Amino acid sequence: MKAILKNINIEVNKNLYLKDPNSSDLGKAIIYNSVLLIDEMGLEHFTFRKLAQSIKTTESTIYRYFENKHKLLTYLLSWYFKFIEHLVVISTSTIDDPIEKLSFCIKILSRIEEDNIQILNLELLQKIIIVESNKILHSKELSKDLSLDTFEAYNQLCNRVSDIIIMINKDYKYAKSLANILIEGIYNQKFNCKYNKLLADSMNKQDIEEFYFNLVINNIKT
Amino acid sequence: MKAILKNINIEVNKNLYLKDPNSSDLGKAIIYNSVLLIDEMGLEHFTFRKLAQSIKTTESTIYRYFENKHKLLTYLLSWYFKFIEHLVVISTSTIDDPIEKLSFCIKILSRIEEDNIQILNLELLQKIIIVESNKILHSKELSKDLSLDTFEAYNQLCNRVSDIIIMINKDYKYAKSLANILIEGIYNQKFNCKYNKLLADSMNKQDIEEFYFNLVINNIKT
Amino acid sequence: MKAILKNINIEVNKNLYLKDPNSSDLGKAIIYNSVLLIDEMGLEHFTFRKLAQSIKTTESTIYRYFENKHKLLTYLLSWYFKFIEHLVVISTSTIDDPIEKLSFCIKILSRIEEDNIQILNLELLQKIIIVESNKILHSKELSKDLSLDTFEAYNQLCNRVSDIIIMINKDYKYAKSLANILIEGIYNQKFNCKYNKLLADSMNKQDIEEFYFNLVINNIKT
Amino acid sequence: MKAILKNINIEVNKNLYLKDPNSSDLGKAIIYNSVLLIDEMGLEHFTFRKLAQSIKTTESTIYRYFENKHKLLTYLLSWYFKFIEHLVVISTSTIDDPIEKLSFCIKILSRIEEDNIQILNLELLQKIIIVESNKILHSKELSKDLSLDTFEAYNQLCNRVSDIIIMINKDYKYAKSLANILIEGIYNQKFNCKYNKLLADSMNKQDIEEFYFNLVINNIKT
DNA sequence: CATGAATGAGGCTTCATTCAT
DNA sequence: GATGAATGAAGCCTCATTCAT
Repeated sequence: MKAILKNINIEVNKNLYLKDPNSSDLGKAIIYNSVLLIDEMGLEHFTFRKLAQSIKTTESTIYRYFENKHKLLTYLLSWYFKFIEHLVVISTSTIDDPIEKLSFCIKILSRIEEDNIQILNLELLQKIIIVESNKILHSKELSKDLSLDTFEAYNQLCNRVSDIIIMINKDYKYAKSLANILIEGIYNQKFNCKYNKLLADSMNKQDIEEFYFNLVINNIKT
Repeated sequence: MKAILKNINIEVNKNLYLKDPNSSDLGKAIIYNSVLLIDEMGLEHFTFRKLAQSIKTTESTIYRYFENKHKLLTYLLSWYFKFIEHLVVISTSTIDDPIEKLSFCIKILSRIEEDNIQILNLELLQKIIIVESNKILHSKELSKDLSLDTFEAYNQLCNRVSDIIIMINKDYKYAKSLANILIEGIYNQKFNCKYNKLLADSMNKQDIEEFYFNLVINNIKT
Repeated sequence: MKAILKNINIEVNKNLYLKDPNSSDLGKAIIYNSVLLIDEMGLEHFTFRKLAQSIKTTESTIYRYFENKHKLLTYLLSWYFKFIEHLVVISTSTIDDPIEKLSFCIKILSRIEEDNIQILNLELLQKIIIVESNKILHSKELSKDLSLDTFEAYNQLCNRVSDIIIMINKDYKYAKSLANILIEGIYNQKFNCKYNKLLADSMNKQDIEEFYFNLVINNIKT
Repeated sequence: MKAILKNINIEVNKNLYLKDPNSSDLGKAIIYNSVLLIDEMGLEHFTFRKLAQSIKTTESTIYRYFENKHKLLTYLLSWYFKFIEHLVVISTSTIDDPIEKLSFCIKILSRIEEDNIQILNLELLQKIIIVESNKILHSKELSKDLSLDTFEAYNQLCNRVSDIIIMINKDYKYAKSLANILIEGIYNQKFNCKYNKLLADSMNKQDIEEFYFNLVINNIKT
């Protein structure tokens, strides 16, 4: 998988940044450290000032890259969903059997954070997304355009999964909803297994994958 | 159902408030309007100042009821989850068949917001919970005790549903996780059907209830 | 000494209180606890609200005794200086030899806090006075009248000591200043020995008494 | 003496400020005006808001220089004690006779406020210190580190004076305490002569200097 | 182009006091 | 006479952003 990751270059909507954070070390530091800080203190308490201090630069410098913290956040989320969608597409494109496709897709969703790519800490970003995603997808903060941008990335991901479901059973009516449940469910499950043990039955990665695989299969086979 | 609601009196942890908001009209206005405002502007932008303005009182007056906005929020969430749990318990207690219990329970979860009780707008509160719940359950703001309080209320609700699942199939291993998926799923689904139509297949209330009923049954019957 | 204390009844300027704190248990609790709280948190952070909480009453109740915190404070200080002056007068009135008078007077100043009388904790009150007295004696907070009241009490105490000095050497020109140095010095010394060990040479009570006795004698004998 | 002052550059602990107030006109105005305001209204009523108004800037600007009013205050005090210590050291370093050293040192302590250096009003700062020093040295507001910083500056000053006393009589046991009395005494005396005439015998500067010189000499000669 | 300084608005919270019962 | 509720002002501090160099 790592080999794949090396070659991926995610294109995020250019309206989200003023200067491409990938174009400089400082930009990369902004991305990397915002993930750390948002995880650490929550979105509400994350500010450009604190980010600036943590990477030993000034607020104004960060403003050269992102207009405000919500655009930065939208950038992160867009990037994340596009990244996973890309991964799902690439990884399953060579598989013919739709059931195997599904199985592999679930594996990716469930194990994605194990890969650490340089630009940011995937595991923390995923944690942020779990905690903040609903908020962001339905946010009143973002201009419709931007919020749509993140939404679109997430929606695309759902579509990919939904497509696989339909390949298995082309008559299934609720593929999109099921895809949505699957994605949110896996994330929540992983999160709960780690941070809210009481809320989840004890499962390891493989159990989770089987559980969700069965959840889908049992429903669409009917 | 309304008859039942009239008789319910939810007890929330007394550490969450300084003065019981139910003990005065002002207190009730605080509760009622915070739900409106949080929905309107999001938790992050909700402040006691704005709340005070909207009910034509002063910040300090609100501080006589709640120590800070996070305690107010925790109050709302605790109240909500306790309220639903209560409803689930009462409504299903007279049903013997576990499958019918499940079916009725799903109905409650899916239709609860239709009842409007005086003190607050259930539908909006539910919307807030969908959007902000992850954020709140894992908040860094709250002392562990308080966050546990909300968590406990939610956990109890999951336990009730999980108990019903186990009544249907006492060997099923992942009842708690499934309960969790069911609750979160129903909420999300309703939300998406209303606000994010793209993310969900078109379903009406009854479709949702059937869908989730099948989701559970198909899995635990195996 | 305790026998003496029992019979002392200090009269404080009646303008300082609205209702005599000695006239009720609540009043006594106000006095007793304000000393504890001011010591604990400093005058600046001491408020009627906190005092009310600590004695489980309400702010308005305290307002029935004292118009504001500065009058309460002035009450405490006035009381304290009058109390010591009284003690000095009574204790030395039966001594004829002025040098012995001085010696005994120093002993009182240096050991006064050892006696605990019911109404308040003398040791803590003294600590407060050391930390806050300059501030209060020269305060811009108090109406001139009230500040004068405390000042007058302190001044009277200085006069008593100064009188003794003059008895020893009636030609000594700076008796008042020396009395002032003596009183402030003893207090500071005790305080430093306890809380700022670096600032003072290690001395026990007896050393301090001897030191100050010599300080006075060596100067006025010249 | 003025010639000396011009060349003195006092180094204050860098943790006390965020931005060196000496590095800008605004910074200097902050220092200068805080002294005026604290004197005018007392430390308790001195706020950054009022300071900002008096120098026609905003609170946030002041926060760029000092984290809070207590750090600003600590800065002033540290600066002051370091300044005087410096002065004592420099001025007495060329004198060989310890008695003359003492005499000169007392002169400095008693006349220091006559010099007005640009950055602040020494006389007022000294007044503040007299009124607020005990309060500050034993403040509960400051972290131990910072309060130690001021304390250390004062302690160093005492050490310098104490050293001179020991030069005069190397067997004298209470040099530190005597130094402490001397410094506090001179300050108090000056203050009383000016603002509390009743508390002090009428003395001019020269009288004060003689009085304290004798106070020391008479005690240590024994 | 990059950076440090500045700033107005607003966040959260407590204060001191008054009012009504 | 005692108490609980209410409130406007202010305290302390941070935010998001703009300006000037």
